[in-house]
Amino acid sequence: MESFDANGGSRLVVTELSHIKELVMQLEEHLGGSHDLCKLLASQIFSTIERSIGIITSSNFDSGPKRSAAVAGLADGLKTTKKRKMTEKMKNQVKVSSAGGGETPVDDGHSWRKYGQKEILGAKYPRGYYRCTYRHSQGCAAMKQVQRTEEDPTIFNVFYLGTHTCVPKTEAAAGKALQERNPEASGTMTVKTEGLAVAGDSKSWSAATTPFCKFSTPGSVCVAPEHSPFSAPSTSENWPVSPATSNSYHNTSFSLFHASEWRAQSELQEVVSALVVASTPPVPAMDVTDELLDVVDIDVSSFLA
DNA sequence: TCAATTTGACCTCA
DNA sequence: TGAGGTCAAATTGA
Repeated sequence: MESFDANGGSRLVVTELSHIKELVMQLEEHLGGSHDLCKLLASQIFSTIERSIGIITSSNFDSGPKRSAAVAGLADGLKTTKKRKMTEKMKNQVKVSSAGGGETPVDDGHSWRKYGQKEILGAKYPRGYYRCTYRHSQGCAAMKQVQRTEEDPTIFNVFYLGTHTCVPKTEAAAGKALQERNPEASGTMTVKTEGLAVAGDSKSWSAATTPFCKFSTPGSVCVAPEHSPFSAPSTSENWPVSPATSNSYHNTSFSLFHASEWRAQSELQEVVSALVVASTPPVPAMDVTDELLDVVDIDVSSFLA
């Protein structure tokens, strides 16, 4: 992993996030157009996010408490077994509404296989344990834990662990086909940083500390960062969807756009929100939003308008 | 028939 | 020692 000083890392992160903004803007333009192109753009967004996370984790952002050996062990591909892999604060949490009000959270674009369920002391609902379906075939170490919230059983707390190193076959094929048809789609984007509005507009983006759910349609995704990710493994391991390496951008796609445009928008919210989580410095929660937005200026409001 | 889910037992950590 | 996490056999469904 490369090494960066904090300032250099911050600049790079800003550059990468600006890249994401460009991608999102392009995506917005194509939402009514090519479905494949939208998917490719989404894939690029994820790749950029991956790089950003890498920058963050290799910089002084990560100078806080180090990952526990347990978490590191998990992230390193489940080298150890039957060990307590994490504590609550070590997990990257999002809140997800149920798919159509059903028993499971809305699809996050990856294929999961349930391997266990446990009653949790003091919790009304059991916790489900999931691994990537491709764990064995591709050695994908991604895992997640899903638990209903007591306040609203239609909302799930989802804890993501590990990195998706898998490449779902159908999506890899689609990405490749698109790449052949539309090689420019993966070209370098011009980074434009001026005129970025702080996402303080409550109608467009909630703060990193504020849960949001813009779309109330069944199956919509709500995201609520609950822990500072820098007390957690602040790496791509936190990401629900992503390749493990950021080099194979075009073969690692994410099925953001399988449903409809509103779904794509809501999932993009999730993407960027998760990024905000991953970029949050280890400061008291009440300061997170302003400080973060001073550095990470994501204008998604235009995209969501 | 195969893959996914369920569930009780086992293991590890705090 | 109990709670949480994982395993793996049994069960279920496509």
